[in-house]
Amino acid sequence: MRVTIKDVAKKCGFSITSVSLVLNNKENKIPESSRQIILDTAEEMGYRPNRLAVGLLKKKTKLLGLVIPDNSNMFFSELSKSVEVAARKRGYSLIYGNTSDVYSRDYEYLKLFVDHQVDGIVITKSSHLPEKDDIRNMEFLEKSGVPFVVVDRQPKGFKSNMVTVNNVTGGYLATRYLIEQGHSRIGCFTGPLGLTTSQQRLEGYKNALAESNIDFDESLVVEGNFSSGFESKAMTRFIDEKVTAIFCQNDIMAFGIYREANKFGIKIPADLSVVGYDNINLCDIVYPGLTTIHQPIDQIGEESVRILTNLIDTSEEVPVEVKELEPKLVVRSSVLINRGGK
Amino acid sequence: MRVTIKDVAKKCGFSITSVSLVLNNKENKIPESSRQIILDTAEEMGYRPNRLAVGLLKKKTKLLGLVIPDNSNMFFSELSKSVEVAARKRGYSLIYGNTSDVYSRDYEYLKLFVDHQVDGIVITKSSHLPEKDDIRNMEFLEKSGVPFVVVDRQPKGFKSNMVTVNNVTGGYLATRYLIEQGHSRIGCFTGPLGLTTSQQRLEGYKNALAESNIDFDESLVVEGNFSSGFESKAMTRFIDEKVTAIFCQNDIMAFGIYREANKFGIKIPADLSVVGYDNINLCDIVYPGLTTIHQPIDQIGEESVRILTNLIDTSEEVPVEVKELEPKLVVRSSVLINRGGK
DNA sequence: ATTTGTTAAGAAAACGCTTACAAATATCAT
DNA sequence: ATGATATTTGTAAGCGTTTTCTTAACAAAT
Repeated sequence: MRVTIKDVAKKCGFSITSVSLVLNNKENKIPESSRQIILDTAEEMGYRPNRLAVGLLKKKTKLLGLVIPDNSNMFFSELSKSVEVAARKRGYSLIYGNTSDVYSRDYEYLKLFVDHQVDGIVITKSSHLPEKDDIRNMEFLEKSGVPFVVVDRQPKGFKSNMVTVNNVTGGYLATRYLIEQGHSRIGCFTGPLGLTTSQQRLEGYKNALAESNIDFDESLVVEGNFSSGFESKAMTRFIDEKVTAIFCQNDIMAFGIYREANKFGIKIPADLSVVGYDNINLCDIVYPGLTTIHQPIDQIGEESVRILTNLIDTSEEVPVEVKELEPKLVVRSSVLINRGGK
Repeated sequence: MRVTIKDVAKKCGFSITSVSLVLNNKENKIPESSRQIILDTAEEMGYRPNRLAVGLLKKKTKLLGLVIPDNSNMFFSELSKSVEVAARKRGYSLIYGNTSDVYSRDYEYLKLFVDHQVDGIVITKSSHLPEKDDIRNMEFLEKSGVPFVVVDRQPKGFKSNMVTVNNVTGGYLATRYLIEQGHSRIGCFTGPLGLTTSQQRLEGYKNALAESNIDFDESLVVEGNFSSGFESKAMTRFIDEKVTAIFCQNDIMAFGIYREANKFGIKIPADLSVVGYDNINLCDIVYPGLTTIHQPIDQIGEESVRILTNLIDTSEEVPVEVKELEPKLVVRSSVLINRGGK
């Protein structure tokens, strides 16, 4: 049986009240002598407060819930780490739900978190969440009254607190850089086109092309899944289409392209230039270093938690906040510089 | 204000008891007519049970705590995913603490989890946890009475429920394979030597050498950190020592070696053979595919949770269980086959 | 001796829920 | 009608805390 405050009180002969007061450092003039006795017995008995009881009473758990689609995807594992760091800084702990991109679990975790009385929720939805479910989830959260922040992937047709990185800019930056280096036949290896994330990056790609008067060619776009499995198919297409550069919508897919290129004896960057997206740790470790679009992951975590705790701490209505962070290009060695000379 | 069972009861005119009974599907012959009314009002009001209250009363939270050192290390992010999957299968959710390898946080999270009344704890300790703290943590857990399982990294001088993969075997398999392919000057790029994990893999390396009558050479061993940062230093040494193959004690460090090799124009596997450890997803994506030691991550998660839930469910004393899983060699393309001919 | 003030410590309610038990009502045989 | 039994619903205790409100004790002031 776990030792309770009652046990401590009994053992040292003080009342529950006094023990509680002392243990919580309330300035309720318990004389130092009594204080010490209480502190010592609690320590000696290995007393630990029951957070369920406290939470029940105070209606605060200091717990945040995090829903992410796939923790074995480095972008998300780094993201969850950054949320965790930001949360701990403010005295919150994380309950964490990995949906493995099975979208029905988004809802399950949301319910679980609400049931556990978390003080706030950070959610990045699953890749293939149908719009209907997306809205259902958002409405559930709204109705539950638990503050929440949507991260990275925005829900369609629903306005809520949100932290994103400007994906249009990201796609644009990547593509423009390739164009600047002399490329004009540029493949685009996208994420699931059901995600606004992918669509926006594609939009940025188109914008950059348009700006340089390069016609958009549908057949240079290949849809992937933000993971591995489609690189082979993609590479075949890109070879057929004689692209000289590929904009991959995430780093993992870029690494897949690396492998395929190697298989075909295609040299990066000499024969083929590649730009990734995310700037995960591995970009530096791989050879040649992957030029990519950096997402400020730490900032995403920090901002999400900031908005969330702000929501939690202020009783008045807070206006919906949408924080859009800016991506930036990180140049390494996977793009052939100044192709064809200036 | 959140809607409680009381609110539901009031709204539909039944007692709290009846509502509770129906909502929990107890077979307490509430007539179907009443049942439906209750179910409908609860649904309509968006009632969600307060798990704090339930936990307080039942002394079960269906929550498991997980402490891991670094979620941005793929081995651990995959591990945490596997624990999560195994937990969910049995109706448990995960609270999750990432220590970022700051070892004082191991203890903090342990306390937090106990305070939150988790039903069980899975812990992989931080890389540089001093023995003193290690034992303190273990004793704390023991005293708390919360069932726990130690994963992967074993505490020194403490016997507890544990799931590991046989690291000696792993080191042996990697090294023997290199020897079989004709290598005899084999570098060993280790993890932090303060971890038994690293020491055991090194031991396996030595065993394989001894078996083939190759003298162990201290200068072929370079200590790393299971992450990146030491590859450059390591590579310099390995080149000086004219090794033809390197056994890296994890995959991330192997990728670092890939990069360094490329910098020096050294071809893998033609000029240098590399074996990794962990078999993270990336091994397949990288080129050349990394030959490595597979750790059965899914099994680790499954076994940990199995042992844990077994501990939770059985009231009698359960004998300490140490589950040692077997690693296996996964051959890809980073080792030159049959060097020097047969 | 009574009042007032000060200090120390305890009693009790409440948080939302489950569940053992009690009560009320309906059903039926006598 | 009487009691017995089955069916349905309600009462209340208790889980471990925090916190408001009392009480108790005693010294100082009138």
